[in-house]
Amino acid sequence: MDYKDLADLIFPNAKDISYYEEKYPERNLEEGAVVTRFAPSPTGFVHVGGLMQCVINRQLTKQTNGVFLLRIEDTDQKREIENGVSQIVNAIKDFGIEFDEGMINETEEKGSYGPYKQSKRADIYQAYAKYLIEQGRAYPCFATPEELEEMRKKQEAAKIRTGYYGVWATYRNLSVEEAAEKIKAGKPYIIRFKSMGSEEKKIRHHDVIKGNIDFPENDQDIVIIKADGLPTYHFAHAVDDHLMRVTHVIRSDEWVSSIPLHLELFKALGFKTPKYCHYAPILKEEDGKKRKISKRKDPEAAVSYYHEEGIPAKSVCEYLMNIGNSNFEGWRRANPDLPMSEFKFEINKMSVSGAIFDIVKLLDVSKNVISKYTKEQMYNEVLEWANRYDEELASLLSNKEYSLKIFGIERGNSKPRKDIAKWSDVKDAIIYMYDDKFLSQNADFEYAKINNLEEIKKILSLYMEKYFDINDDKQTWFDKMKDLADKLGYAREVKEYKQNQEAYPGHVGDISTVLRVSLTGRQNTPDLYEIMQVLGTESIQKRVNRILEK
RNA sequence: GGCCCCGUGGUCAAGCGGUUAAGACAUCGCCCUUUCACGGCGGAGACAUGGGUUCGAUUCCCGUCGGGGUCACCA
Repeated sequence: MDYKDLADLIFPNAKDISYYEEKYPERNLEEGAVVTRFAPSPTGFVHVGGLMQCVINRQLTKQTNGVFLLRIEDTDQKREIENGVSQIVNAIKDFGIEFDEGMINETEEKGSYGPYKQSKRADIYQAYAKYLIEQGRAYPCFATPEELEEMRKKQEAAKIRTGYYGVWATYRNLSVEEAAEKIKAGKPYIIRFKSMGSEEKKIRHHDVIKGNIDFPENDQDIVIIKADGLPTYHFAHAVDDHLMRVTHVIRSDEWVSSIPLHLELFKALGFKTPKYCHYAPILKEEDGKKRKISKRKDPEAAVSYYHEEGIPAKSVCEYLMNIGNSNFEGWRRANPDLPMSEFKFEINKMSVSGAIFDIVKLLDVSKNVISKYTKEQMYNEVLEWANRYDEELASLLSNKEYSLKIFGIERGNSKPRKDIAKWSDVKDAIIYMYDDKFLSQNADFEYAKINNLEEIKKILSLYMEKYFDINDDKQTWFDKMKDLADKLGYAREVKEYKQNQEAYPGHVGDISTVLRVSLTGRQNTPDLYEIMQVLGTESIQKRVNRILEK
């Protein structure tokens, strides 16, 4: 009896690996094309780090005419939730990212390198496991969890490395006959890789992002096929990324310590190793310490958070691109109007140390992104968001024509406003422009310097009587404000007032503040002339009359 | 604890043997024909630390300290 017989005994129905090698041939892509993948568990949850990976992968594969695929790693049933795949696909789609290949929902997929769900690939893994057994590079292990636990305790007591390796790998030296006998007797087992590495020997690996890294060779006989017949991550990674002809494995750096193992697996399987790109995860600062941004503790870890807050997808993508490649920011300043897809992403420029997630910076990026929107884009996106998350805002926006006028205030010029960072800011920023909201609330406004009601009334009534005309152009309107100030004994210029404060009770700015507060209820607003143009005569009169009638 | 990685202002970061050590966000001040926002100008603020190597180290080497990752039939 030899390895071949043992392999046949364990996997009698597995196909020869040449079948799969032919079924999934090298891709016919142009030189330099990157094939990469996003490979989440079907938990339905997408982490910002995962989104960043998608943003980067999408950019990279687009600019090299490569392939970006979605593979679902569902070899651990505990991680699975209902509709998990669809939720992931949709969450990523919310950010404008779609996959070239892979799962599109729980059951359907596209592309010819599938199945793209690992639980549907059991036969493939078994074929390769069988191959390894035939080669004498894998073997059945009959160790019970109790035996393993006992082994670990001994190792800890002896203060030596834990794990299944060397002399501790009791079942690796079982003869083929002994192993066959146990199998026939029905003893439960799993399949382990037989490592030929040595802890004494060093290997050097070149990571695209991290550069050269030295480690000891792998010598662990890790499990490759679990009791449920499904592969472990390590084995699935090797088989899938090879068969899907992935060129770049871009993943979080929590995997770097597995590199020696993966390298040995690829070698034993006769696979060409992909380029490894290990990026640092997004961090969070807490009590002066850094830690990975956490699904449990940090709401901003979930991609859905940004969607709910109404931070535009484009803003989030630009921010993540910025974390991914710090030279993106410089490029963006130099090319403010180019689409992000024009930016040449370079993997090797990714940071080796983790960045603390900076929501303030993200919001700043977002303000810039939003400031470039046209009023129509603005309206459409805000409405879409409001329909989902803010009923009151949605009802305000039902008057499209009027809403567009509001969104047009100080927009589209060379110095657009940058006061909106997210859609959840919008309602507060525009609500006073709607008469039914504004007039139904009390008018106990907080005025500034001029806060005497009689004086306020005097200013307003004179203004409405002698100066107000909705058809005035901005300069005329402005001059009239000065005339009004003059007439009431205030300085027509601020400078004039500052030079001679005793001579005046205030200046034109104080007068216009009275009008501003009366019309909007606020001391700080966008350009008052534009606001009045949008409001129109009737609304202005109503608003002023409320104050005059007090 | 073993192994691996990282350590430039509050944050993100250029620089990689000789620089007045960029830039962005945040912060502070001034200016910007009336607020706010924008914009402009300016300020404060950093090479973790100790040894080497070198004519010269933020840049190279070693130690220390600090931070992170990983050591599952989870991914």
